Amino acid sequence: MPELPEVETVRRALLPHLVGATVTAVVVRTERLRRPVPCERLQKVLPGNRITGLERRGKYLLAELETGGALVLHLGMTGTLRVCPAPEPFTPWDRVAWTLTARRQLRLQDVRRFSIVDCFPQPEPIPEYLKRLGPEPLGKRFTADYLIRVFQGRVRPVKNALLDQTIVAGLGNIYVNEALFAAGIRPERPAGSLRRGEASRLLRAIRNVLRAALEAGGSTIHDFRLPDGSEGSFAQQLAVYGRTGKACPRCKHPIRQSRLGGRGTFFCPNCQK
DNA sequence: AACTATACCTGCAAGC
DNA sequence: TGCTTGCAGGTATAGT
Repeated sequence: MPELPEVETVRRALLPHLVGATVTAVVVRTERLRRPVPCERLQKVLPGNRITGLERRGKYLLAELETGGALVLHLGMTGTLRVCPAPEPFTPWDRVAWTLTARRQLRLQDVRRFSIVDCFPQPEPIPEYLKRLGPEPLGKRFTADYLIRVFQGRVRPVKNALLDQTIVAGLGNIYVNEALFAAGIRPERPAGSLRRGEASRLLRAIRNVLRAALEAGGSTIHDFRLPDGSEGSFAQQLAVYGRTGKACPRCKHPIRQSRLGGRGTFFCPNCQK
């Protein structure tokens, strides 16, 4: 579900609830998530620990701890986070809960169980899966030069390359489709075939799409919810994603759908070369 | 080494 | 109406 704009929206919404709060208890209701929840470590590290910051890296949220480590959360496809009164009854999809001071509880709800909950006690070492993430698409390390360099000699479709979190961290299927449309590039183009002008158009397109989505609070297609239960409104601005057969907003050609990297791929056959 | 397909899990919509 | 099928924003992995 949540790509960078959704995760960042969640981060901003949770910030005032989490930062400064102390975790008093951890309730693991489902151990089997995307990876097994490290219950022992959570119980050892979290109770009594104060949350000093809430950061995002790619699609991961990091609740930084007073002791130097962090609680790591990833929402998978259908995960949502919210803060509620601690005594509120659980639903069957509430997987993990963190009781906080002031009788509040942070809850991870996830129908499909693709979420990740992890925690590390010290600033070092940073877990391998975080270390290998590529640059932030809105950060200054993400440049046209960088794109050209990592695409160099690559034959795989540019769409697949952009979904690869070690190349750039935070893009998912929605925003990759949208960015390629905005840049006028066909998703199946070999990554290495992009010329310099195309790479810098792509770079700008990625940034613009992400910024617009952030402004709208992300896209709610099926499940995504902000921590207060509300929806992101960027779905209304989608040009190609999920719009098979509908008119391209730029040229009115019908949007076409294909499959790339096992995922639905949407493009305008006229605007994207 | 680079890359793709598959598996993981559940709910829902579309098609019959 | 009810059943079956395919698809869904995620990534790790097994396999080519």
